[in-house]
Amino acid sequence: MATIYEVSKLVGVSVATVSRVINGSTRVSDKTRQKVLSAMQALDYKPNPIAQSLATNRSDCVGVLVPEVHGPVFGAMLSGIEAELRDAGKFTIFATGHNLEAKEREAIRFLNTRNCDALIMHVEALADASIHRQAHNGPPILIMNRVVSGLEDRCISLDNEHGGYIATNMLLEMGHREIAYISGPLAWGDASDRLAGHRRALEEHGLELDERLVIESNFHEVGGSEAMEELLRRELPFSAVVCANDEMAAGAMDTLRARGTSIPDEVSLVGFDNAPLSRYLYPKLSTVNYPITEMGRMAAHWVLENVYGQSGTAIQHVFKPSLVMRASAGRSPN
Amino acid sequence: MATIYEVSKLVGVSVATVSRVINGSTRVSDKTRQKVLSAMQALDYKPNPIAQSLATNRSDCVGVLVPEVHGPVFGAMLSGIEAELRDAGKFTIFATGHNLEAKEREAIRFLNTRNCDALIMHVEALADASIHRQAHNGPPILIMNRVVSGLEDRCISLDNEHGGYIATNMLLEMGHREIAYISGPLAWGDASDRLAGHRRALEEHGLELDERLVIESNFHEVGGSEAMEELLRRELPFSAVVCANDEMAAGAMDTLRARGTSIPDEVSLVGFDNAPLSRYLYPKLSTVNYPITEMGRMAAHWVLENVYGQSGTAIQHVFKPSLVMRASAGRSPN
DNA sequence: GAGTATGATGTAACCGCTTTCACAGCATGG
DNA sequence: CCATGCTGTGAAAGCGGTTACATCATACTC
Repeated sequence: MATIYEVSKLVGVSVATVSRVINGSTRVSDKTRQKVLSAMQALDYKPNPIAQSLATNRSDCVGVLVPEVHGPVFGAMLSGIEAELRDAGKFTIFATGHNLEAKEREAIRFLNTRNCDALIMHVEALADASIHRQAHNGPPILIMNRVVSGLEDRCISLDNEHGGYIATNMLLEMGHREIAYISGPLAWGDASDRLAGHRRALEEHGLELDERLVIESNFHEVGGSEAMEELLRRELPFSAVVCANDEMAAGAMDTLRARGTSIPDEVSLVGFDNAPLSRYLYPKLSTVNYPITEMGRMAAHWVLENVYGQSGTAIQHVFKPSLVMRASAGRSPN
Repeated sequence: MATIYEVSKLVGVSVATVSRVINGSTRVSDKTRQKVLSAMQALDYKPNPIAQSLATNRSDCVGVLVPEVHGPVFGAMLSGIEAELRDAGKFTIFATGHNLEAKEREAIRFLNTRNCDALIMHVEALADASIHRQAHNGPPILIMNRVVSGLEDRCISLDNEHGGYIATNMLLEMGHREIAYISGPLAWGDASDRLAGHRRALEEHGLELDERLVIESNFHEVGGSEAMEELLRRELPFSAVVCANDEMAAGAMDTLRARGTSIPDEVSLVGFDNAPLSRYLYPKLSTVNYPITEMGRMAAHWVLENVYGQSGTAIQHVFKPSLVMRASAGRSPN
């Protein structure tokens, strides 16, 4: 690989001048610039990014910390992030935290050693205090799907309350009155916000939330199945069920089908996330769209703007989910 | 951040000695080593990886090129790669090629500028010649899901022929004789290999492949739907359908259900990949397992062994798929 | 025409680490 | 007792860039 020295020798200028051409920062006479550029071309010269990093203390790398790489949500998020950063010539390095505090902490340390210029992180286990610490000591960070107080301008999140609201509201407008709810772990902000939206929708329709129709589960398919079984065991009437994510809805659907319950004729079902699986279920699942790819893109934009100084679009910190109507929800049979 | 100089000053030795301690390569007296180590601890010193890279001409980064980041197959593959590399303290940088030659080429260039120590790539559009060129000029490469002649020891792939074979064989053993086949684009090696396996299974049972029962499609859900429609239009009898991937099987299932055909009572359906969606379909899809996460891990192992000189497990270049029996396939009704 | 601002370029230090080479000190063998 | 061979360590030259500062023409001002 050619170095900057060979270029400078070929042209007969100093390396400083070549560097100036590369970076386009200071003025260089047009004639010199042209000569340098063609020499660079002739030698197929590419600046060594490692050396540049060392000299500038920037790495052009953005670290991304997600719970998992695969899966509909994180995969889509990574996809959005990578696309944007790549367009801007930045590198995406990722690490997984598995929603475990120790792992998340270790992953951050790992990414820090790489001198990332910024960190985009989706962490669940890490406490706010740790995030604050990281925000003040390390490189700039952007937090996904979580609002950390005091760092609101560093967060990009979904309006989960609104999502919960529109799901239930839709069912109410279809005539349902007895609506069960299968929730995620209420210790997590997204789960409790979604439930809050559900409650608000009910209240706006003059109904009160019946705690007995709410089951706290774990966002997993099996959890959804079990939650539905528990619900049936309680022998309370309901004509619709809102599930706090699509996976639990899939589990709930399985259980209902095993009982021979017809969806949506006897029970309507609504999910949350609009994960790919929601289209594969039968009947296809009505759900709340989670624009995670766009949110990933937005995170990348934030970094490009705030770390690399590229002017861009305005940053949207809170995204509104929207309803996706499919076959699993219909009018109330009553 | 503390530098190696501060450590050396604190201990009263030269930076060379500190470096020796860091790298553990040359002998250092125990006493000195201990002093250096505790000084490093006291200063919370971490070697700057960028500087190390510049000096050693290694980046500790492995580039991964995939068509897409999300999706069941690539997400799972990335997951396996990241887990292994991370354990070894290596960084994973990824880029997407979207199966377009120009994009793949550009992504490789992009990763090359980062001085990756190795490239793991899953490319479809790039011609063998280009891959050979890259293999000889750039950093070591490992090719996923494709066998490039002359570079077999650099490839990790699935025995697609075997996969096609076991799928059809299972149906034959269940008494099916008229088996339709919805294929992926036959220009792609994996698609044609799967079909070849299908053909071999038939032949081993004394049957000949009926070309009219084979439809070439595109590996997508809609394609599967349309292929099934075309198949039905041909009005040939068949009691089972093998689809070359799960997505097409999902589409085919939709079409059959729309016609009121019962699965598996009237028609058995088998997919390929064992993607998550296969479990969400109704009835749950019997399919051929594609151990993509393990293959990703293996790719990482190859890199660790051949590039970083870590001794490890033996490298398995060809993986055997296996059958996953679920509800969508049953005995022939005849 | 002297003084001065301005633009283009060169010089050299520096980023933080690795590694070759030299050398001192000490044990060993004849 | 001297030649020899190890061991442990230091000095210094890179790795390939960036950039503060110096320098030198040149153009402009009065």
